[in-house]
Amino acid sequence: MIVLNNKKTLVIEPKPPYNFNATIFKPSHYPDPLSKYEAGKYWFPMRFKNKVYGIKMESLGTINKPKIKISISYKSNLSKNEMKEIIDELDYRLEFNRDISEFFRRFKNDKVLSPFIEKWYGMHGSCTHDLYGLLMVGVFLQNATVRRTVQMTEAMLKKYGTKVMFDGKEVYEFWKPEKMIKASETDLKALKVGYRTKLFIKLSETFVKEGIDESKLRKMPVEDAKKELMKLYGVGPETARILLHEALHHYDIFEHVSPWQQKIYSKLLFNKKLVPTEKIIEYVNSHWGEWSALATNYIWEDIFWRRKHGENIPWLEKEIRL
DNA sequence: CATCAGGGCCCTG
DNA sequence: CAGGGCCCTGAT
Repeated sequence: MIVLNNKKTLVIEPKPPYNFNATIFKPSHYPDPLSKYEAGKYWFPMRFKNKVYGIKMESLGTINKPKIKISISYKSNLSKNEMKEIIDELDYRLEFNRDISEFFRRFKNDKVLSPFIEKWYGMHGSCTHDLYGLLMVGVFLQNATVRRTVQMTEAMLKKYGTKVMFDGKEVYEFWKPEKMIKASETDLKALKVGYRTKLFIKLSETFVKEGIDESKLRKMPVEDAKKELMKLYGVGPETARILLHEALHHYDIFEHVSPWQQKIYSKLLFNKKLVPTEKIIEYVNSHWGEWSALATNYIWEDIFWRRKHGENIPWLEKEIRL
């Protein structure tokens, strides 16, 4: 367990429009102990350059005049340079300065998208984890229902993760891959992660021994990055999609739809029970081109938001089996 | 009770 | 390219 008692704060002004709540909190995500969210506030741990920090973000502004107070909790010392690097990293992970105005310009009158854009104006993609962390999430999601994913995530974090306490909150950060390499298979299996045991260990070995360079992956064209990710053992089209969209922030790729997503997109886009995935992919790409992933994110998160806020959507409930 | 598919992926034939 | 196996769970 790590307790972080020191704190430095600064205020940043993201490029407008920046919708803090919609960017930070994605209702479609499964509940996890990796962060805490309240309207306008967000806490999460960040392992960065071999140290763990506690990040608190508070929205002080509006969508068109965004302003965020960032507090960095740390253990013993935090240099000016370190602080700058952390802010730069957050800038990438949360898209403080990414210009997505073209998306709004192009689609504000789009027949399908316009209501979603109106409702969620200024929403970006975001991911507080690094590539390795999100990869672990991706593995938890494989071949499992939500309840099982939640259970595996909690069990693994409790045993191998780092509990981080700061600002009166308690959250978990993922283990270092170095630690996972040394984990015993018997111990892992006891956490009921099944075949994923092998994946956790193999993937961690790859990260440590081959030194997967996240910064390099961030700069690659999307298809190249995809090719690299698919080389990872246990990473197929769906896990690669998650990493490309969320950790690497690619809006310009939409070429895989898993079976449960297929049912949901069929309903949302065609109001039909089951449309072939090729049709869905073709539809999305031809309408929204290089903004496909952001466009579908607006539609996707909206329905989950409505569900979370008490709207009864029977056909959706059927697909989100807990 | 047994069987089976799942918010996939790998390997084999 | 199709199909079986992997782990566990809840649905049938």
